[in-house]
Amino acid sequence: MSKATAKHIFLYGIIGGILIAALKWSEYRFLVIDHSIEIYSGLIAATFAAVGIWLGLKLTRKQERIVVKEVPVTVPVPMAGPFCPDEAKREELAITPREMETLELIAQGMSNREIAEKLFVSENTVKTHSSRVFDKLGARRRTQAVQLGKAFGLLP
Amino acid sequence: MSKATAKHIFLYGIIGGILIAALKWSEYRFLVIDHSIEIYSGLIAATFAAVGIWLGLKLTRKQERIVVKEVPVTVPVPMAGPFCPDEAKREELAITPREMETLELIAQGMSNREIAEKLFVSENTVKTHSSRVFDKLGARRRTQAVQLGKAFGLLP
DNA sequence: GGCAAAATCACCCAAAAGGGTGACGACAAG
DNA sequence: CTTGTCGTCACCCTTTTGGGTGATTTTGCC
Repeated sequence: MSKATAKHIFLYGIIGGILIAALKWSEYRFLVIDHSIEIYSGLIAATFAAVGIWLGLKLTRKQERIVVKEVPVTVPVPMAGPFCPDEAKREELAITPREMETLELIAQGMSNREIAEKLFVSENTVKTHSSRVFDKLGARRRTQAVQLGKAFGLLP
Repeated sequence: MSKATAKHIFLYGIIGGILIAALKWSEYRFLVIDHSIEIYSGLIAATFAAVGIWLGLKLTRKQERIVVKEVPVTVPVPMAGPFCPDEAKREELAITPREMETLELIAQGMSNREIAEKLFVSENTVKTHSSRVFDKLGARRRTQAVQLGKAFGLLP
């Protein structure tokens, strides 16, 4: 699409020209049938709207081809410590240690069954813990819980 | 344009509304001015072409115009970058841009439905993308995909 | 002009996850 | 002793997710 942009614009111009020519030609016919101006206008409008939308989509769709990024050795990461188990935030959200444990395992991509095996409890218990921690975090999905956990500083 | 998806219905609705409004307006104007029909046609054509292009831009504004950004920050702690240093690992894993986009939204805790609305595609498409990216990452769950994505340096 | 990759969408089915309710025992604090 | 919290577990139900298959259209490339 990158190199075809000019071609498409050219094509667009050609089509426009042809349409204009066709309009001039059909003008004579419509001068006789004078009450068809609405249909006429509608045709033009519809055609050009369609073409315009198509062109707009084409022009803006694939703009992610040239992704030449040059990232030097930068990035001020305020990550001082190795990890940050924010105990303050945890208690502020009234998240119990067991729920926190569950959340961490969720963040590691484990299923409820795997977490249950690892914590040596039943799957229903894991579901209870996760439900509670979702409620306290305001999350509706486990991926969202992980995202919010990181945002709250509960997860590394 | 054969399938009647939400996108097409929406597009047709917008086009139809604008078309009818413009027709009413321009018809009135045409009766007053009584100029040549070419100007009239050209106006409509240009207007609708512009509207179409604007619509296309609005609907698919995902311009990833990443220019060479030189950030001479001299900060210690040469940890990872602020964003995702993809491209290298992404192509190595054969993850397409669209799949990458889906993965990022998954990492933000969105459901398939929300992702579908945000990317303006159907939910089935999102499921296809996510399935493919899970397969390429070796993940079986979305939380695991997020974790692996971070481990591979695809996600911040 | 044809090919391959990418993107899109549909349908089905099974598994996982999520929401709600209720319950029981342990344990610490009042 | 009562109360509250925590951890544990079960059941039911709905929604979400994952897996598989097939199809079409768009796009980039040769």
